[in-house]
Amino acid sequence: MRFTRLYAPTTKEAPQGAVLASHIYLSRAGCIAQVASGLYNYLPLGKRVLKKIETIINEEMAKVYAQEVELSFVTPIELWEESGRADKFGKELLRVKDRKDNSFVLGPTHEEMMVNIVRKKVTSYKQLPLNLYQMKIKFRDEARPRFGVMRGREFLMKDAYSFHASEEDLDREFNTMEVAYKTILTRLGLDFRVVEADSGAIGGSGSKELMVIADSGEDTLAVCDSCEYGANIEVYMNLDDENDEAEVVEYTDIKELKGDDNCPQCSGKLSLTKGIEVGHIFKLGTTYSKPLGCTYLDENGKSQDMIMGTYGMGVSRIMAAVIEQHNDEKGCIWTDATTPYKVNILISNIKDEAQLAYGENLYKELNAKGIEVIIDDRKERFGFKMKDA
RNA sequence: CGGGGCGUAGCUCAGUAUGGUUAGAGUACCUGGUUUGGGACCAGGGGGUCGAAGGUUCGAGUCCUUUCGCCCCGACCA
Repeated sequence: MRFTRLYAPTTKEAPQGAVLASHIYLSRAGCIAQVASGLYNYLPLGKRVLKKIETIINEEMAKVYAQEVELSFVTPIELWEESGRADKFGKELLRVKDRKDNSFVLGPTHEEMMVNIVRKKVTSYKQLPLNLYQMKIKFRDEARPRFGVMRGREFLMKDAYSFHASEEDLDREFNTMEVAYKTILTRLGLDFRVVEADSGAIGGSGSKELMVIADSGEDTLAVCDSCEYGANIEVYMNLDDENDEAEVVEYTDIKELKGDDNCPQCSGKLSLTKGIEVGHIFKLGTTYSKPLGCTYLDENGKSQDMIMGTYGMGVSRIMAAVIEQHNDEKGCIWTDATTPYKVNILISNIKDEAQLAYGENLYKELNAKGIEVIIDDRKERFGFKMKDA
């Protein structure tokens, strides 16, 4: 690519009301542009970053036999009524009607849809386990979208769903996915923790969150200094029976925890940190398979509800998390795995023919080697470091 | 959804208290020139339904009413 052909509208000034580094710098670097509250366009540089993240996720998913599918974005509301979530989700679920007045929803998550494509088709224990996922825009009509793409109404999420014939097999898959997710975040160059989490509204028996460590994170984590243990503070407080229920998530309590609490796994010291939730994995059990009638025949020819797991990873949120963790006063510092281009050839003085020729030559060579390169061939002064700064 | 703030040039914002010629700055953009290792300088230029609708007035960016949008704090969600 060459800068003279690149569309990356950079600015010196931050957008109105932006507070987070990722929001400010992604906007200023011309990666994203706001459309409406909680809605963003991804411009060429931002799109390249998203693709990089997607590629790494796809590679790691392939290794664990998860298969990518693409489900329709507009889904019949009937499925949501079947599972009972049409009411539960409430106003976050954006409802639309077609010309024939049929009701649909814009998918905020796809348990129902995924179960729907498996039920009636997968009928035997011999066809299990199965893990299907998709990389797709989700829409949640958040009451208060904020922080740029960190918490938008529309966001890109990779969501996987697994189907099993036993709890043991779900446990195995859950662990496999946890490892895969850790590998993904490591490859992306992120500092993160896996923490015990609340299963919340999605339901199920166990869940873990993948948290990128950043001061701007919305979640507070209790993490062990010596082992890998970590827990979302909400969960941690519930585990700790000794605490008086009346004063649960008070800040004073959190301070108390700082000094004297020990890790429940290795008795090391616990400390508090902030995290950005970029992934959440659940053991669902039969929460969705039962109401939606997703069954199989076991070895004895008996009908059983499938045991399910679900594994979400926020692609667009990861992009923001990278910047939250890696930035300086000049702007975005991409990690090796996420940078839109590996090499930026900056021709200092475009009128100096020797420089220009050298740069162009280098550009050709790197391109031939398949290295992602961009050349700054604009007739400008030195301030085009903007893009990286 | 409760509380607060803001909508004026592509962008960031003055101007509104106390209504009064032609609505401003910076930046960005176009032209010419000087520059060429850290968002240059000089000169000229284009660019506005002052968020929208209604009202008061001789006269509204400014006052009144309604409405839409965006942002922040909280609740909610994950």
